[in-house]
Amino acid sequence: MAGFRPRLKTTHNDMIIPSTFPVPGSSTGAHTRMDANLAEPSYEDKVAFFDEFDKMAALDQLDEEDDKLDEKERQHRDKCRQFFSPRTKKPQFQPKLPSPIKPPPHPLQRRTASLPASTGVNTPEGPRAAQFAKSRLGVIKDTPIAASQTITPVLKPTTGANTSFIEETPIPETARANLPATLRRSTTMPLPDLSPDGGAEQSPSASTALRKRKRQSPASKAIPESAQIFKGFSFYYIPNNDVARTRKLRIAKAQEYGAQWVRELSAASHVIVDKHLSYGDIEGIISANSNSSLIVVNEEYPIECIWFRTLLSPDQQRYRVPGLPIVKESIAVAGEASSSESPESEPSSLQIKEVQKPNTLESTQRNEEASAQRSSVAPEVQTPEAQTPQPERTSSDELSEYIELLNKYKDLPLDIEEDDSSSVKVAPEEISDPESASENERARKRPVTRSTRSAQKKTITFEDRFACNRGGTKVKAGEESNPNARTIEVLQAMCDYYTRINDHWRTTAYRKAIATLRRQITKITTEEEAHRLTNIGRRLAQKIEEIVTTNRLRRLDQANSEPLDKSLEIFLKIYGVGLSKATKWVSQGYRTLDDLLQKADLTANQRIGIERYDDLNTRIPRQEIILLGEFVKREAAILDPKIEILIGGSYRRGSDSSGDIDLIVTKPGTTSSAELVPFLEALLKKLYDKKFLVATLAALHSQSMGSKEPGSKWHGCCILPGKKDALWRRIDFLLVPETEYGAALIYFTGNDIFNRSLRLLASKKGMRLNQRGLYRDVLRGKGRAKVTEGELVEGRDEKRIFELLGVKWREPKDRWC
DNA sequence: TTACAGTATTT
DNA sequence: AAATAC
DNA sequence: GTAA
Repeated sequence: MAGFRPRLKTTHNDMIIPSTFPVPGSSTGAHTRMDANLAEPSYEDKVAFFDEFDKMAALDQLDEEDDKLDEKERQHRDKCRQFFSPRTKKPQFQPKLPSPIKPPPHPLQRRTASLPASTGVNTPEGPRAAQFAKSRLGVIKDTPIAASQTITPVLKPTTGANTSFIEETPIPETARANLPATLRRSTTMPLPDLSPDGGAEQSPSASTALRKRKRQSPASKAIPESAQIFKGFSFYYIPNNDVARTRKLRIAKAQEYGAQWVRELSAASHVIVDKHLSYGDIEGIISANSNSSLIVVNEEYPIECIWFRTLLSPDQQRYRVPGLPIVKESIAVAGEASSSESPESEPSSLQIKEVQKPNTLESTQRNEEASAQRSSVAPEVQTPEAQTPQPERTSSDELSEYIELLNKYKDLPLDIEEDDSSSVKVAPEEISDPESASENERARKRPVTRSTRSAQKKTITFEDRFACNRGGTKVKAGEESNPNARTIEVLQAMCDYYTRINDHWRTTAYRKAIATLRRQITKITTEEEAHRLTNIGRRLAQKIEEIVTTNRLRRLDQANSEPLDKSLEIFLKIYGVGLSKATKWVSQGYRTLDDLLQKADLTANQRIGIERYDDLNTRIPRQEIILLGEFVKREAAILDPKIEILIGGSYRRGSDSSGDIDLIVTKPGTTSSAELVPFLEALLKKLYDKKFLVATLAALHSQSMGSKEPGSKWHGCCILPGKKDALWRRIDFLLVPETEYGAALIYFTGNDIFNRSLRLLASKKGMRLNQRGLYRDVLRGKGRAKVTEGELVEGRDEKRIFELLGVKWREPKDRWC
């Protein structure tokens, strides 16, 4: 996977490197940093951590811990370390570099603008160039270098992964690649400095260095209020005393971070169980307490929370007390999943990526054969006992497992002793979607996948690459919150951010990822687990893991604190204003809508968009959509009773509110939209007279002039007549002849991702889908550029189109992707 | 490195 | 032809 | 952003 790494350009293709700052990509700088971080920091850091108390106690404990420090824990630690890289440690050369070209590109332009930074705002570029610039610039988006560096970035291909150092680490990927695999992560970043000495002290180390550290008085500075991560919590320890030295230490430390040490279990919010105890040992103590919200964790939990200065998720496997019954939703869901196997329970979807099958188009027949197989396979898959015993999984091939571990620790089955939910979760969809062509593949592959190892390469069938083949329902109202609710929430925030920023592709990528996450039955906790899901790649998987283990996402914090251009954000929401115009205005110094009204030259539509800015950016309640729709239908029926009007858009998908109201106008017997034009004109006139319509944004006019057809769509604004202060609403009419009704329905029902995936699928199958119909034998040239119109195969019947595409029928309400 | 849907309307 | 919208 |  080749990638591009941004470089700062000078004439000889070297970088401009301020001597005082280490620069990613600079071999010297990078290696220097790396060397400092290379040493496994565990001892040093742990000692730093305990230093204020008792060095020897710490050492003792460390020795003790060292024995049981298996690779798994090491991973976790590295993981967390990565998440908590102090951003301040990043090289800050940004302000130092002179910018020969100004103004610097707007942050948004860096991502999506069609105008490369150096070309200036008004230089139009071809779409290709724009795309080109965009994808490159997108890569360097958040880099300080890129931000201020308006020097034309020279993008040099490298063999490493392409972007990660920008976002995640100061160490260039290329440099990291040279490290032993097991160390790569740990080099990512130094630990947060917890010791009073601060970060300067915390770097290199050997156990010798550590033993030299001077003892410090415990009377260290108080932990600032903000760092009191345990504030409001009360810990009950088992055993609940501080006779043991290390436990005393831990208790004291927890107290320092705001925890209260309670002697009564009933008063506790957390139970911290000594690591030598299992649930059986403490059962008597705990079960006496009826407090169900009690959090039971092992002694590692508080330590690591402090370590990373945040509240980690207590329900992680590594904090679990051995033998503790799992009383979380995950198990409940899993159980429910394995029992509810209604063969057609709807949103069926596959979540496991599978090997691509080149052509599954006419695979419908293979269903029977596959289902036979499936029946023999599925039960095995679903039997919890089948895969629970982990020793078996590993014992068979322990050596290679271990070797692999050394080379690629990610492959270690982290959740090995986890409950079986992870294996069960795939089953329900398998049974639930017997008709899907891709089902066959799944049934076949799974056993193989399963028997080998958890770390399978991500695979997916041809069919399954298309969202239209998967489920997707509106966020089920009142539905028990998804196990991944928090993850989804955070990712949605990221998605919103990219929407604000007008980063089309990232926005849709996030939407897709969220959709697949939403379909998961179990909680996705590890990067590997996440990565196996469709539309979740390496970077999102990492983010997911970060969210799960730290309950937040640094990238989001960063995004939200970014001084994003408020003005641009505002302008982009004006009807008729896109990135191009908004950027231009901002660069001209306009900052508010008033500025625009007074100084900018606006098109008619833009003026409406500004004057009714708030109205048009307010969502329309479903109830009002109904009222508006009824009003139109009534008038239409008067004009021509044979006319049929249907409300499409998100309304048809069952949304509680919509951004606009979409009306599909048709009439039996019509074969072209032109036949409906006279009617619509009459209707519009009447609606204007009735004070229903208040503005026209796009009429059914010139379809690029000179052409024949009058056009088929009308955009405008309407209000609910009679009502005072009624908000202006966006309303669209689409004229559809009966012969194209099905295709139009698909088009106007959406959602957009569903439509696009449908169209993409069509095009891959040599067909073409648009609002008029499904065409076949479309010749396509370079890329997939259309050469031939193709022959219309179906337009009238929505379901037929699904069939012809080989897509299982979905009700409109299930078209949220 | 490229594609990521395909079209209608305005400017 | 580009920008914008759906 | 992901996937090919």
